[in-house]
Amino acid sequence: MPCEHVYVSPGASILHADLDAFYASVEQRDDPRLRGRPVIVGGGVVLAASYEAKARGVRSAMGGQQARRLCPDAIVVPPRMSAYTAASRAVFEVFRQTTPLVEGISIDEAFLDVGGLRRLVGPPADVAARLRREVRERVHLPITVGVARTKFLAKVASGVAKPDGLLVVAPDAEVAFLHPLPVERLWGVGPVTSAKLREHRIRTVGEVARLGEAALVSLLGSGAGRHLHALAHNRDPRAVQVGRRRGSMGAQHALSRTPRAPAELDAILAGLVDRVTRRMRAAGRSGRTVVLRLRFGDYSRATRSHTIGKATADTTPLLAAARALLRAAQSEIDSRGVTLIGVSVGNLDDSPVQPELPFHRDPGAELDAAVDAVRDRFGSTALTRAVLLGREPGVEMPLLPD
DNA sequence: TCTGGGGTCCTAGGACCC
DNA sequence: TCTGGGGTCCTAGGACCC
Repeated sequence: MPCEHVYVSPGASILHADLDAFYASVEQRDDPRLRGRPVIVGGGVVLAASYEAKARGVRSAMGGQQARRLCPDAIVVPPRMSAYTAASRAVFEVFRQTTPLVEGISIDEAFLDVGGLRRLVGPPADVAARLRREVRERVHLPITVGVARTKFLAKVASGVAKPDGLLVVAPDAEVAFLHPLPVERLWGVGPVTSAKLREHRIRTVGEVARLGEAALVSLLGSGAGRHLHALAHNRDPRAVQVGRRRGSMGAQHALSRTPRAPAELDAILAGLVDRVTRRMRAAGRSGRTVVLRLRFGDYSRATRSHTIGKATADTTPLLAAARALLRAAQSEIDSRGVTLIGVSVGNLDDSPVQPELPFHRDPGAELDAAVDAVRDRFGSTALTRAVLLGREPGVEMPLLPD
């Protein structure tokens, strides 16, 4: 249901623009037979669901079997990463033609500061309406925009306005808008925090606001408590930040519960480290901290990390560190079983990396690099290994706009 | 419901230094 | 020799987000 609540908004100047059911919308755009039908992108797990599928209870990250049970007539399509990358580029092009102050959050989501456009172009509500129109006309995708004085409130507004909506929260209407909302609408309130608050009969943002900072801190800890208190009182001083870079790069691989020989785990580990270091070299990033991520047979998790003296993107030292961590965890793996191995490299910096030798190049790594280029530009994304496994031959490198 | 892949930020204790 | 404060880095875990 499209909705257009537009209020007069003298002070609100931050836009949160969020494409609706992004992957599924691209599929419906490109194949008319999918329009108006429940569409699920992905196979083993749901990467994206169209609103027709969401109406039946299908959610992203849900197992494929459950999704098919809820919605037997859904059309399941494999992901086409290159199409999503291209669509994202085109949408971000529209964003950057609107204002240079664009902070990408993910492949389908960004903050825009349009406060400076008031005199030249018009008030933020007009800018937002035009942005939605241009995305629709030029990229043929539905997009929801929330407008407010702060990033936090703009994000909440877009969440409320979805799908295909525009919601401007005027400064004098902020508290009236915010306080009746359920706490789960707050960015950073997940299942655990939500359960703690509900235990104390706190259901709305207004009830959080009335609680007082000291009580929130004792309930949630000092960081989360103060953060939530500030948000509930509509305080969010964060500015739109252009050009943020990632602090870590990783890869992981889920396993069935079948016991694995140490040599097999070692081979998986080496493959993961190779993936990550190729991507690091392609992105020109070096790192010092190796994190081994494990999930055991009972699905509990653990991490082990080690920091080496000098940042590098070379496979050899990073693999050696990862192997040492895996060996140290071997007895725990033997007794508990393992269902996931992951490696990530943190403490990333821009120190020079050894260029890739030509015979080391392979198409898969080039696709990884393409995905990374988008991810570096737009921040973390929902791009997944599952997606990468469906590698399409001849996928083009994204031409990243300046 | 037998659960993917890639990230961010925060906390807390210990080591170490001044 | 003992006590104290302040700061940074490393490690491990947890919550959360897309």
